[in-house]
Amino acid sequence: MKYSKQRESILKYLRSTKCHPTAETVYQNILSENPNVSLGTVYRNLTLLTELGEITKITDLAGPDRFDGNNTPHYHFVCKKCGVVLDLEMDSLSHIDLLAAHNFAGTIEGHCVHFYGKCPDCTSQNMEV
Amino acid sequence: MKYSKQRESILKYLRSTKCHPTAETVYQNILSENPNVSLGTVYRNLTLLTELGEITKITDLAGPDRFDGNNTPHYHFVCKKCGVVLDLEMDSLSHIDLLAAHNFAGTIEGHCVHFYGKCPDCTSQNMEV
DNA sequence: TTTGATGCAAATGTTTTGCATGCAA
DNA sequence: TTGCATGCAAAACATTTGCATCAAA
Repeated sequence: MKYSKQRESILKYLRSTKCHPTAETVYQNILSENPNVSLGTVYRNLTLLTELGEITKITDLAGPDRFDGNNTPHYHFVCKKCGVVLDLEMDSLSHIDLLAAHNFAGTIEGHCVHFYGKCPDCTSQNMEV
Repeated sequence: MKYSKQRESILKYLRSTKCHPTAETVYQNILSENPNVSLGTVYRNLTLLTELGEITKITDLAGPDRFDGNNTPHYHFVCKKCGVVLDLEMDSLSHIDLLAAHNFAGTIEGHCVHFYGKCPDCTSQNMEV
């Protein structure tokens, strides 16, 4: 694979943030380092980096896909009030695959899970007087 | 809410099938009863029926949204080989909300889960000689 | 020099929406 | 008759792709 400045900027940005940006947000954030970069190139590199396992594409949330530079396995939380996406610190839920397989004649290979509710900030705001 | 023939056809079709159709598939299937129906009307009524709780919109799978006329809570399985979406017979996974809440300062209200792998048909095909 | 990566713009696929008309109440 | 629902078409939105050019190897 040939080196590209654009791909490096995209990966650097994703490694530097925990905010699970969309392709558009990635584009906006590498624009200062790459004034002529195009959104198509961002999409192409996000797809490529996902295939290489360098990043993760989050496809199961509402709205546009998001990208995660933290490629260690973890689950996500979406705030129903402000929309923020956060990483959850919790063990693997691999046991639920066995529960799914119990009455199922096919083969369960894995699961896709996210949680929703109110994020820490929105939860504490609700408690204010 | 005012009665409409189109909405009745859409609901009748969704109640009659277990195949989790897309809006386009719903449209194709009510076309014989409603020769002049438009795709926009199908979308409007699918959204309305979802808001009323009559049907469920499945938004977390790849590709276009799907609709489920079975509105009792259940989980879904997606075949990675043939793409079929099936209902799973398994108990609620509500305990995983507690696991997620354990190290989280916000409020977990629920989860969104689907499973993937090989469906019964594709699994048995793999075993053939 | 060669070939993969890019910028640009057009195309694609899905869903929503504006508006004039039609039909249920 | 009133106003919600419709059909139609255009718009909106996210993403992919064709193609000429550029730059890494």
